[in-house]
Amino acid sequence: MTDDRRSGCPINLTLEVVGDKWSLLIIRDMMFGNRRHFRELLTKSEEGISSNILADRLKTLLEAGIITREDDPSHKQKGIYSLTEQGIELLPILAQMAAWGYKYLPVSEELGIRARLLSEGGPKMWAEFMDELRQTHLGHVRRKKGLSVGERLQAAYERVAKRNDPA
Amino acid sequence: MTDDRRSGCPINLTLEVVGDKWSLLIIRDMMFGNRRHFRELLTKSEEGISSNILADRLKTLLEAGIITREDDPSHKQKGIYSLTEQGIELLPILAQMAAWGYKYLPVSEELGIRARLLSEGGPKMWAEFMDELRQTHLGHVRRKKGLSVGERLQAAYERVAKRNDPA
DNA sequence: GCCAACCGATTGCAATTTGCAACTGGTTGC
DNA sequence: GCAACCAGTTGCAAATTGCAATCGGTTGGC
Repeated sequence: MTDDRRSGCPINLTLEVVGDKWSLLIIRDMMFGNRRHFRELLTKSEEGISSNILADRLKTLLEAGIITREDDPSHKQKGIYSLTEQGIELLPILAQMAAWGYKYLPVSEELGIRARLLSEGGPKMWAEFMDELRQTHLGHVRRKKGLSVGERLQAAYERVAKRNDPA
Repeated sequence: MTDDRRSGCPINLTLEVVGDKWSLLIIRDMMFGNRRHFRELLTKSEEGISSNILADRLKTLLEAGIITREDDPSHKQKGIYSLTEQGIELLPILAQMAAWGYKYLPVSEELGIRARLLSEGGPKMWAEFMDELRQTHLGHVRRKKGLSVGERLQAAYERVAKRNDPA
């Protein structure tokens, strides 16, 4: 971890932290797929990250203060990774990326549905989702009123996935 | 240019196109610094990109339909790079990155002022700025009423830069 | 017409990063 | 006690990055 920066530009600094091909995908899986353990992130990812890269990125994200790690009381070896407030606030970047990719790139139907809903929901829905993430990752109390944004996104995904693969 | 994708997820696809350390910085310079020639992008960048990387990224961005290149009538060797509509619509991603970096990373004062204004301006200001980019890059007519967003950002930057280095 | 400065790249090469596969040392459940 | 699972680590090859020098051509000044 050398801390020589190319410049003090906020966009550049952000890219130096999360501007690689994997970090934001890990964040995405933590946010939308609720992956919290190493194995979950390793095996349940669409893209198939390898374990050394995952370990390296988790370390980097830890050092950057984007995630935290604590021991899982149910299993001595398991660690639970959580997003920090700083990590949760990466959501708008992911949402904009999802919207742009949905509009211009050959997105698959199952994986695109969440992007569409999130894009249509706009900043208001993002804020709501970030509040839910604060509850699950920072231990804030949950106020419970109907389906959460996370649940709605997941349900929409499963509907499309099941429709396309009714096996 | 192999087109095997890791997954059809919109975020992943977006990262495969612009998820490296340089592409978005080039877009940033085209948007905020109005760099349109190879030399300008090469020498006037804060971070000091090297020429082979720049050439490679410009080629990639061309193939992805994010920028276009046309000959400069004033110089047979010069090319003018322009953003496409698709490229202009990367602005919200850059704006969110700027806002996040401004909030959480050690941004320099000069380079941070634009991020602050852009963040405070919100989606409305982004839309206005994107309209201006359509004018300069896509040749849309300019309706002229007061200072443009680009001019305001530039003026703010120069005020801070001059204050900090009154040489 | 000549030459220096500038133009958009390209090339060779070393250093870094990535990615795969196998493996480690340990824990848990049956 | 043993198979399955856990979070990583290691060795090594391949790909990417980054620097410096260079290329062939264009332009402006004289």
